[in-house]
Amino acid sequence: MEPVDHHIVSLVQSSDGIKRVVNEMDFFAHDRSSKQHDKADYDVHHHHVKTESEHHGADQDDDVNTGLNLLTTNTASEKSSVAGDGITSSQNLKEKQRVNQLADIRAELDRINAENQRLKLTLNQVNSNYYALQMHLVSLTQRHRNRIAESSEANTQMNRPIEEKKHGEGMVARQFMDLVQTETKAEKDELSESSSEDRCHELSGSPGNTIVESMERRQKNNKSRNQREDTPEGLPHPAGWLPNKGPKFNTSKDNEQAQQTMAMIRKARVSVRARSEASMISDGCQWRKYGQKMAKGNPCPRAYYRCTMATGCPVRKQVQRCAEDRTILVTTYEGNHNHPLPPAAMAMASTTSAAASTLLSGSMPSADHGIMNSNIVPKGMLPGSPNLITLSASAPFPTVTLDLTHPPNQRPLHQLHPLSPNWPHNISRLPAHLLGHPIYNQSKLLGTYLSSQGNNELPVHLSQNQMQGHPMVDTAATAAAITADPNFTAALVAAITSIIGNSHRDNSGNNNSTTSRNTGDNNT
DNA sequence: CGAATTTGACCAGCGC
DNA sequence: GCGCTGGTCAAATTCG
Repeated sequence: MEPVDHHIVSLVQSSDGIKRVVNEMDFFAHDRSSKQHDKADYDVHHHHVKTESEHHGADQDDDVNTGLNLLTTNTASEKSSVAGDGITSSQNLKEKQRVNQLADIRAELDRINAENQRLKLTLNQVNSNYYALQMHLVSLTQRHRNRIAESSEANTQMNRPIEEKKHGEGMVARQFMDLVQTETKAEKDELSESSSEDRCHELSGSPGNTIVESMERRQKNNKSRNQREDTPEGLPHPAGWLPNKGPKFNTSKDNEQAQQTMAMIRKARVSVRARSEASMISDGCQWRKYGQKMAKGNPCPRAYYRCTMATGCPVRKQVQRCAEDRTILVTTYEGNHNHPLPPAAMAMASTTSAAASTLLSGSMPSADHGIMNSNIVPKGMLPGSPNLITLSASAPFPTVTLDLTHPPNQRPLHQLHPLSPNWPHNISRLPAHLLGHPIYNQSKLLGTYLSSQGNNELPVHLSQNQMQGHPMVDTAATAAAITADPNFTAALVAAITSIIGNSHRDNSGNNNSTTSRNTGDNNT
């Protein structure tokens, strides 16, 4: 082997600018000479083998020997002694060998890619299985908790003093929690009685199929911009929800309270804290800046964006750097998209979904408290975890805050988080247009998801032309956090695979096939 | 030249 | 009622 290596190095030295490539080829060729897997690089290895055998005096192939003699002559010592014809044929041979080596490296790359795909598929399947089990466990925990909450809720409702209404923030939070729990429960009840087909139909309908969106549409038709934030008065109940699904809100007073709560929930916000040098974190959506203001208590300006991925999309977000640590970018989302989301946006949306799902898990014993800037994740579930998800009712509307500034390895594995493998598992099963930011949507999809565990996979409605991100923002923070998570790659593969697979299946009219196993055609 | 951004003006809510 | 603040609008400006 030594003469061969030396020959290649000489070839490199006589050919400017390709040193690295040939060295790599030499590496692969060496590796390949022992394996001899691909037919494509047979010629090169054949030459190498012949060279070896020739140096051992075993074989005497004329064609090969001619070339090798020239090459070895060139590389041995006296380049200057070679005649002009010899130089020409030597160059031809070099060219031929270079082509062969290029073919070699291409074949090797193909083989590595194929193997990489196989490994990804395997990992994806393992992840899918693991997180299916994990979510099933969460589901069981959730049901158990709901049963406990139901019994205690009745007593609490009966004994709640009227003056509690004076505690505005506490009431806001309480209403929010009540509605969220009611809705989750109602969804689960309904879904437990409905067929999987109905379930899919309900969840995969037109983008405006949520109650919040319905109310928003009516508000848009009837009210001016300054009345957007008002309580939607006189609105008929969304079909099949308030009057039918639960014991609450069945009186006029309760309806009013429900409507107020709905307006509040519609204004519920999800705030994401992430470290980034860029002016915005990449969330996959397209945003148009429509304003900038200096906010009190923060020297950094607050920028206002609205989603421009669809005309009339009500989603807005505020971006502002943290006053204490300006490397932290705080992005606050409000509203829900009236259009399907691209995968990148789904990742961010699933972030909020995860936060909301935590919020909705029924583990909010202190929901009556005015300000809940403590970790709302049950301590028992997350021993020693940082304050990743917080719920604050100190603002006029409930705000879920996701703190992505902590290193991922400080988070428990099961903590709901976009960078956790939970998120692709979730989004691979949830309709994309439900992955907006409003808490209501998240409550709905969480309840639906939990109810659907073990039964059906929900389709993702994404078309190929919606799979594009946008290059307008830097993804440093997101990428840094993401790449630090060893589970991300497999999770991302699972998510994209599921999305693409469902997109294909949707196009073919099959909406009910599984998603997590569809990993064979991800050629992105 | 159209789209995106900037920026001052305007409006509503809230506290005093 | 007044001032402060947050949020939005829209004309002006910049950018690709």
